[in-house]
Amino acid sequence: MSQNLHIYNTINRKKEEFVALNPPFVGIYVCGPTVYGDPHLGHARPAITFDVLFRYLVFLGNKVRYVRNITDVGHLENDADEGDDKIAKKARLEQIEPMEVVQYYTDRYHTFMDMLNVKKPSIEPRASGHIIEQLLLIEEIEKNGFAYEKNGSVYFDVEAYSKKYHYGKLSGRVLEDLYSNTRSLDGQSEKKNSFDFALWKKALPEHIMRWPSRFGDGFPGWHLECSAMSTKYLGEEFDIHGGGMDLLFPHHECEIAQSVAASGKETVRYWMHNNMITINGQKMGKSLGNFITLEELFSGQHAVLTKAYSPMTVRFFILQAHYRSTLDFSNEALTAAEKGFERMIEAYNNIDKIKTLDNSTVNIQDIRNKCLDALNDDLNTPIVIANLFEVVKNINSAIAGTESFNVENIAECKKLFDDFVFNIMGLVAETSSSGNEILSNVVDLLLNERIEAKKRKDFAASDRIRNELTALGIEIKDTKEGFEWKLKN
RNA sequence: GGUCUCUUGGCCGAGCGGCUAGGCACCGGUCUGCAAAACCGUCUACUCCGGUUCGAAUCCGGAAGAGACCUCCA
Repeated sequence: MSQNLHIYNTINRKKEEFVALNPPFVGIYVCGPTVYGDPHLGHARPAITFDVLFRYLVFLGNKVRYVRNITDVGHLENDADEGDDKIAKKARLEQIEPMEVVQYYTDRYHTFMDMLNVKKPSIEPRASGHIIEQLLLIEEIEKNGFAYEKNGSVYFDVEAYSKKYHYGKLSGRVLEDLYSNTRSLDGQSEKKNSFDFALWKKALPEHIMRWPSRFGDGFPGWHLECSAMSTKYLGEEFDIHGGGMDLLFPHHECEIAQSVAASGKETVRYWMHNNMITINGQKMGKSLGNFITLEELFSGQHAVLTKAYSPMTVRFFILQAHYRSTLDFSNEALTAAEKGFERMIEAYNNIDKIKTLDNSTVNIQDIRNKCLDALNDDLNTPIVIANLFEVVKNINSAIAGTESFNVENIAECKKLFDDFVFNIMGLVAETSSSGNEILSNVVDLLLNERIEAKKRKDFAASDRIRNELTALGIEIKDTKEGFEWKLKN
């Protein structure tokens, strides 16, 4: 069943028509967060990108099962498979149970994803809840001769694997290069080759996160969970696997190797990777310490922020760039997004103010088709937004009397916004609440006084009312009928 | 060092060989008592050097700069 959706498949480096394996069912797996720190802007990008994909596939009439995991064990400090588990480290630092760390940051993640209006995935599996599945996967890999045990740890044998399969097909890595490039790392490893990766790590006495296995007490390697859980919930072959570009290598490359080593099958049909958010041209990342948490962003509490930005401003900002482009953070860019989004919502709220005519000078259907084309072209949300601004202009012009809408246009317009802005792109009209009823009445009273003052030509009085209300954060708009106002957030 | 990617107007960002998005800012006009909002208009960019082509921001080659991955990161 063709739906004309084309997506860029990282594994072939080109756009391909999306054809579901078992239509109308679509399976998506996306790498979720490792819950050892507060969610930051970088987490928002894949969450929103794949949320839009999820929403759009549903919009197209598919039955989508969207799996996004929580990594709560096994993610080591560095991928030489040495060092500490990130969560265990945090737990020791704060003198709490690892699962308390996991619970806290999982809740935080959910809170902020809700604020960004990111839909909950169909299934949100945790690595620690799938230890058995991971151990079974190790059995398979070992049985097929692609793993070896050393001192209670089990490693994936990349060399053995690459004799039969192509290791590096996703990332374009060449094994020979890996030999020369990684050999310089410390030689005390248990691994045959430095590019081998852990499937299971022996737990040292001080490790608090540990599970029994026939190799002894230990914990699973980082890449294993995604292979185990995606297979469990989506099958040995499924449609789309997504994640950040930084996970391409080694994480996703290892996932492919593990799955192929275990089942002999290519599990994933379409690989999708979102690009990074940069700040001052540099990747915003945990390790660089230049990240801005979502809490800081929404509250404005960060040295580089000149003000707070609302969740929808952030969502709109992210959607204004294509997901495969880097997106540079700056106050100017955020402010521009904020104003643009406000204007768009304002237009939507004003649709009913249009006085319909018999004739029509606008073509909403044409714009609708352009929006669909844009989404079908690898989820090109910036083009969708550009087209929607055409409609914004149409609406404002119609109110100003320079364009004409007929009755159908009004309905088309509302449908367009409902489908694309709210439903597919998941934006929400943040109603800058007009406070309570008393406030509302008081402001109306003052503004009516102002109209009286204007009638008396007492402009000093009318300007004073306007200026003081403005100073209090109330935005006043004079209209032919009288006035409009709203609280400025 | 290896692999890969990017370089667009004041800023952010589309673009995938001709029709030269969009947002924000700026400037002029309309509206207004004056503003704000809105509308109309102006501003017209593609890092550099070669090449292909009737025609290139878009394709090819080279240079410069930036970034990502090769270590945890979305």
